[in-house]
Amino acid sequence: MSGGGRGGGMKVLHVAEKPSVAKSVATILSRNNGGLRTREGRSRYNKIFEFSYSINGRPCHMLVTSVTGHLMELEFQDRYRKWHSCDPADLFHAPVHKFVPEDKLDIKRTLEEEARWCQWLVLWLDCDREGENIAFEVIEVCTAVNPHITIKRAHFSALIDREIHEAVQRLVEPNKCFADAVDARQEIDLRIGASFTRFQTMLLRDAFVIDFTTDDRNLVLSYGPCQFPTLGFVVERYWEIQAHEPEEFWTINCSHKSDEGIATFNWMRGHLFDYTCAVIIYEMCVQEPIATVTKVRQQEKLKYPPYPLNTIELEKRASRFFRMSSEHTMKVAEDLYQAGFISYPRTETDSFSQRTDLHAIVQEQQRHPVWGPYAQQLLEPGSGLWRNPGNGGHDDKAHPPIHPTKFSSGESGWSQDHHRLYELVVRHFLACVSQPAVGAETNVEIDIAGELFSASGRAILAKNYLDVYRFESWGSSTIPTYVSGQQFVPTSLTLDSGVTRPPPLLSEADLLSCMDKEGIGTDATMHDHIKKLLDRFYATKDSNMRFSPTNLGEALVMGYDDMGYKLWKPYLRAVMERDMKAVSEGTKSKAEVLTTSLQQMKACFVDARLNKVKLFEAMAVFFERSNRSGGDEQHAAGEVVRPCGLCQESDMVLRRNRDGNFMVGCMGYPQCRNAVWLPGSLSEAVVTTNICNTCTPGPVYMIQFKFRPLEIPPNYNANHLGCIGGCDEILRQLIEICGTGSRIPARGRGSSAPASNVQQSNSRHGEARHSACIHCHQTGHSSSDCPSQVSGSRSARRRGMNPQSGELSVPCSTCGTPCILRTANTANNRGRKFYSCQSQECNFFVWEDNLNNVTGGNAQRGRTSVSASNTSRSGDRGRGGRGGSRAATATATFVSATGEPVTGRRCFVCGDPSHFANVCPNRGS
DNA sequence: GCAAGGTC
Repeated sequence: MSGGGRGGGMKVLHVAEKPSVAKSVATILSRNNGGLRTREGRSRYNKIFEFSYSINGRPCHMLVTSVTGHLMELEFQDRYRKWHSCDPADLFHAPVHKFVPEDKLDIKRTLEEEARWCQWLVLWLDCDREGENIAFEVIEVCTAVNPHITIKRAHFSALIDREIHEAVQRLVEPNKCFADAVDARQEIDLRIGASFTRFQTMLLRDAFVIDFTTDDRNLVLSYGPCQFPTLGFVVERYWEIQAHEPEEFWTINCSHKSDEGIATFNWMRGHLFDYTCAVIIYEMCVQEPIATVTKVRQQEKLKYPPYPLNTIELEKRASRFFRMSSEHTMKVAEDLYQAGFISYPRTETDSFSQRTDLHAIVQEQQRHPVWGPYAQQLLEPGSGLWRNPGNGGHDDKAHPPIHPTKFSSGESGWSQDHHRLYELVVRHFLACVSQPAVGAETNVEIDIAGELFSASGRAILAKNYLDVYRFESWGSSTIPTYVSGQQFVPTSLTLDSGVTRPPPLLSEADLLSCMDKEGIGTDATMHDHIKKLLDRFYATKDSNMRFSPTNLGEALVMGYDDMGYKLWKPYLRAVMERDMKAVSEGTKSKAEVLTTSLQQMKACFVDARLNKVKLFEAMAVFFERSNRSGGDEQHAAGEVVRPCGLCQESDMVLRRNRDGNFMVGCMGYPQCRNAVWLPGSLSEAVVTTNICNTCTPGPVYMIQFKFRPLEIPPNYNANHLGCIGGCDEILRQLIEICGTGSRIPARGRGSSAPASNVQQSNSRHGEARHSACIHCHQTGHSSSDCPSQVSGSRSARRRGMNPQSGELSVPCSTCGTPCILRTANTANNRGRKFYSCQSQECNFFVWEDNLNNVTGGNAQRGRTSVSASNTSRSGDRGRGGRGGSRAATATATFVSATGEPVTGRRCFVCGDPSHFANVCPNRGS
């Protein structure tokens, strides 16, 4: 028995979600009620606190302990645990059960031991759906040993005295609806995750040469309702970049130098894509280059400090300021939290409760050698530096924003990242309670020949919070003084060119924002999903902390996209979230949601499997087929031809492979790889009821073959009743003459055409005969061919980036990598083909029509001036020597109105710094 | 060997 020295009264067992909450609750409740005793439970992390207390006037002996998050896990029954134990589609209805995993058994035993002698069980789990679900796990364990225990739920929104005392006097019933919502979520996640993961892993892993080093582990191509949409964000941005078509634009810049300094005036039209227009306007300005100041405006601008820090912001800022991964940030934050230096790091809350003693937190930091003086200044009423923190609008009702809880000037065991993160938390907190920075901005507008230009300068009047928040800056710049009506001659007036740039790859902070916006994962799990992309070789992170998909990640997304499925989009999760909400509000039952949602997902799964050729094709764009043959095709049932003589366990069936070639393979694949490949010239093959009377083991059913007459020698009959058992000499000869379809030619990325899929479509239609289209519920076609479905993004992506069919390829003149032909989809150039370099590092770009001939073709487009564009980085690798080299319509007048050479800019057509693109001799028209 | 969610 545990305990000892117990006081009298009713015995009440309190269980919190984590040890820290148990400690806080016990400390608060015991404060004025005599001694708080602590003793060990069976788990070393989860202590038991004991003290006396009165609940509604009734004296109680209180025991407060904790779990560590979920106590139980959901798993398939043993019979379904092994990957080859069942068809993955069975996982949508295979029995599942909840159990306490090995590492939680200690906690379970503590609960059992303590619950046995208590009359009440009070649940202090976090007040959210997961917390309610954990509450029911605790109830299950406790009532198993003490069926008569009275169950109560404490509702609290913060770990502060008043809340906790009130909660314990106003106990309520636990909410089964909340718990049910989580049960449904868990079951759906498990079933979808396991089925799709097994399916795509078994289908693709052995079928292609995927050469990622996996330190002895088998490569797993996992699917999950959070990880896949996360991958989707990465791939989508990558495609956006790939499909970006650089467009040349023109802008007029003006500068003015006086005794007081330089002002740079920007054209208020921004930039124009129409070269002719830009030139005309520019000529006007040059001919009458007198600037008149039309407006001088001065105003005060404030730059506000950030909101109080929550988990996502902590991760984003640590990534931006220190290039720390979100996963590492959370690990370091957890260390700091465990050691008591910062508050709980997993919180959505970004506003402080009115009751938080913010001054006390600042006070502690006054001792710090670096930011201590700032903290002191903050507390001086005369400084006027203090400001009550802003409210970010989020509150998880369980935890305050992340803030320092203990002073430290650095501990000996801290790594550099521990120092940095603690400093970030402290400085962020100090910034939150500081006045905004104040700046004086001057805006000057001028008029040159009717065109408006503007320049601005800023002087920082008070840095305020920026003094302590060294991670942010606010630039100041001075410009000469101008007065309205003043006239001057610009020092320079230039017509400059530029090209539109694609958006950058997603940074970790961007990715977190996407996930946050679309509800993918929780603040406590987002970093896990990001890490999973890297662990699964779906994405990589470059030295700038930006994410690109790997070939594997891109192929998987592309495969599902080509099926017309949004499995890689956040919608699925959004639908689930809506269902969960309905369950938690009691408007839908758990069973109802599970039934419909699993039914839909299973239909989707079955359809995806019928369309697996899309996944194969997408993979084939990037990977070579392995000679380990084609994956998980054992589920494509066919007609039985004979018992397998090799494994002597399964039948051999007639099938067509993904390229439409016939083969007879063992049902026991992949354990048994016995196969007979049939001639490539076959157009039809049907198993008959005729049995061969020579071949063994039998029965060996004969096959009615129909060959394509033009593909076999004239002395052979196109129709042939044959046997695959080895007795058929004609079949043997035709196999020798025509070959078989057992090898699919290897394809590098975009180097040759995808195999014709006409025959696969036929076979797919055949399979689809038995299953209704998921979209329109009609038979006769599969969802990917459903006429009711038009996938916008899919077709956009196709227009943008599908590898071409292999007839043309140009080497990149910058880096030599073969360029892929794409089709532009921007307003000015829709349908126009261009080549661009595949390499991320290289920005090579050229229009296809400029490669061959410059004449005509583009006249229908508004913009006719640009032939080959090339970004400034490509330097001298333009299309020199090719094309019309038509003389520019004007000369160097256009470079600078004052005749001054302009440095640091070069022609983006040929890279020559001596002229701009508008006068480039290499430009076409 | 599969998910995502708690938390140590």
